[in-house]
Amino acid sequence: MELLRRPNGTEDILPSVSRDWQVLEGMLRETAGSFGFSEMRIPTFEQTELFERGVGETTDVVQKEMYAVVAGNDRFTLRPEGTAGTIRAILQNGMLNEALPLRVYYILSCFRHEKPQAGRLREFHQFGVEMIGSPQPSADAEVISLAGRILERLGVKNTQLHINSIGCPTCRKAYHTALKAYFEPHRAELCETCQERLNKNPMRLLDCKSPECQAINKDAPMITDYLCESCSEHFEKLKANLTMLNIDYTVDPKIVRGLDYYTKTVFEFVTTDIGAQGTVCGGGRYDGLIGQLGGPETSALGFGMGLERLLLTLKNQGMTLSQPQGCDLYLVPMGDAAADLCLQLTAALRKEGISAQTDVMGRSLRAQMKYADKIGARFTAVIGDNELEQGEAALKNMQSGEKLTVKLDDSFTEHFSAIEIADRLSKD
RNA sequence: GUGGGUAUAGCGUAGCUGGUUAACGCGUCAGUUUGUGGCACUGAAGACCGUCGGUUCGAAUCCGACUAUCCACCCCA
Repeated sequence: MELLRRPNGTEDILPSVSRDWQVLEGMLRETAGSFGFSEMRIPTFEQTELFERGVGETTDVVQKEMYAVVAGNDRFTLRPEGTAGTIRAILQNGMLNEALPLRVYYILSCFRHEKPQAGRLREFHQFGVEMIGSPQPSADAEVISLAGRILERLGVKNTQLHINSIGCPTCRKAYHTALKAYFEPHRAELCETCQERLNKNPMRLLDCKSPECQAINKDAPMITDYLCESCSEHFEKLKANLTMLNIDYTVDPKIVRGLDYYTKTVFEFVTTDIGAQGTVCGGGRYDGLIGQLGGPETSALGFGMGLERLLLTLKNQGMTLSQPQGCDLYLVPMGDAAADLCLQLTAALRKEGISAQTDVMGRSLRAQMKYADKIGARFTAVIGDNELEQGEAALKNMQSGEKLTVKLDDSFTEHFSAIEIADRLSKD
């Protein structure tokens, strides 16, 4: 029988790393909570049209990276990102009638049919945040500061915050015209994709990494010079707020998000420690999206964080989030009667929150001791005929080798607890 | 979608100027005399050498295709 393989671009999260995920997720929840955000959970798939309208029909994500789900005559799509579905759920459940601003977060998996590489998977996990209802720059500052706080708490090093404003539809129109006017004379010198972009979305030209295009980009007009009064004020105020909050940033006129819904503020946290896909967090304001999805015109913004990228960054920086599972006490039975008692004792220990194990392999004493050592048991106790007769057993501290005698009666758990706590304290 | 690299036991590797039972380290399991782990020693299990086809008397070793994987472009988290 041939073994079936996991689909390309997906990952199995094995016990050796699942604890990192648990710690990471716990920390995300806690930090988001401290900023007043509550969790939302939405379906893994949505009507395809939601993404076409929300993310934008001309985007790469929608045009060539979506996983279609066909069931009977219905057409759905596995979510390629979290914002569209979250906004849909907010509208469908009338949540805009709740106290504004709405602050929600989610931890979910996203699906994009791209070619996998370092930091890029076909199923990846995202922590995302949406803050709905405020057009104020202070809202932008709050959201960015949440992202920054998370990175800080995780101990991620070498990340940089890049911000930009891509304006509202009004100022963007003027900017497009200016860009076209600038690039048109250079058309022949541009790379092929950029010649395309010049027609469709000139802002994308700024992103290009090909040396020829970058040389031309250098002197291209900057969006920041074309922002309308209100967008420009918004951006200035945001920068002032960030400075006030001691959040370092660099204005990077070249950030252009690839999702259509962004307006005004866009930002990303970038690292150089994980290869080419260095964006660990990306987000921005999307004042037009809710209207586009059929809701009332409402200001909003948010960000997404790639959890695999976060974990990869930490790993490459030599950081660890979690310790292995471990075991407080391993009971070594010798003989059937002892085995029964050990089974009962482990059950009793666990009720008190102690992680306990005993033999389920029928192994020899020596083999059991080796096993206890391998799983990192902090204490062991051999229980055989002698112990059963005397009604007490020697508790061995695996690190120091020290032994203590404990009675094998109802007080066992209690006594072990005391010894275990004492041991823990002596190490601090 | 486009380029380039790689593909040998669970993991990490050697072998790759073609020639009998594919090697090593780690890990796993058992044991080193009868009741105590870490070290050391002994032994065992575990690989149709990614798949298919070609060249050849003969291929892990040469060639091709496919698949997977990695890196980069693109795009994004």
